[in-house]
Amino acid sequence: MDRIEDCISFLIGKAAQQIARRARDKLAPFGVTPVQYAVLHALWQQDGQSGSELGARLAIDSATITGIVDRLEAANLLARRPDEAGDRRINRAVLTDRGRSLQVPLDRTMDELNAEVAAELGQDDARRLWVGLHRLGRIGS
Amino acid sequence: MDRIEDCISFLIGKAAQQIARRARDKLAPFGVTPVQYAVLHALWQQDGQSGSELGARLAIDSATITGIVDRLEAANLLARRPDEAGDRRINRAVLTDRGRSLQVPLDRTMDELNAEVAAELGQDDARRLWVGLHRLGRIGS
DNA sequence: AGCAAATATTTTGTGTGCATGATATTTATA
DNA sequence: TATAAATATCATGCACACAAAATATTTGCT
Repeated sequence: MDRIEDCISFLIGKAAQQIARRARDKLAPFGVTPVQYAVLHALWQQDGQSGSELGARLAIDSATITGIVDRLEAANLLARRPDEAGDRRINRAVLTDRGRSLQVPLDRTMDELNAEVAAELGQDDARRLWVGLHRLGRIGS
Repeated sequence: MDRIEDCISFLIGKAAQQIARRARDKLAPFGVTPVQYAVLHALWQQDGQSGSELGARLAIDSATITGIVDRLEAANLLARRPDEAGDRRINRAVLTDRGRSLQVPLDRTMDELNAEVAAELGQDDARRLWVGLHRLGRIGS
């Protein structure tokens, strides 16, 4: 390993940091972080998911989900509700009106980021990068 | 944004997590994390760098460098030394024998990871991905 | 029914990234 | 020379990620 920039771990980590920073900046006016957006997105598709369902869908550790849902609940974007089928191990995350109302503006914001990055890379290179990242993300799962 | 997996922020974040996990597992027997490896790598190239030099070279925040150097010092891989030119604001990170001795095995370990990932993607796709990630990493810097 | 195994959530501790700000020191300027 | 601006490091606090463990609950098996 001559140059640290050619180490895949360092390389992809720094690229992800750059993207994360841009996502954070774009989402900051809404008081939401990138990971919180992902959880909201999952709930927009199917409201009332349990912590473990969210974790499985988004590949987020259960211990991490606890904190993210804590903060979304504190921000009044969702509420924890008991499972209606009566499984008392489960907390179901249910969107508030405020949480639902963010769907259109937040999705639009993140679509913008995607479009900006794709434009900067060029559509062909962007498509190839998307495919490569999908393959990397699946490896080992 | 239909599928969260197509959101660049989520996509590259998860891909980076997968790679980071593999790097952590490979480095764990040496008691070193991926970012700690990056700092050691910078010191193998030029020993005695200050915190701000390391931060600038590796794009790591100065507040973050403090903690990383703390832990490398606690692990006896480097020591903080005063600047010989007499600038008392500066701590210089100087490798210990143990820190120097890890260069060959750690570099080999991370070369292995690079080779594994490149083999999984195929050499052509891997090269394109490297280029794309370099471009993403530079945007905004 | 009764007990072991599986499941869901939370807690705790460590490592990292980043914003903000405190402190000490050096450099540049009036 | 006195003072402001820049620089280097560190402290603090928040947000994750993840390992390990604790707790509560449910399910499966005998």
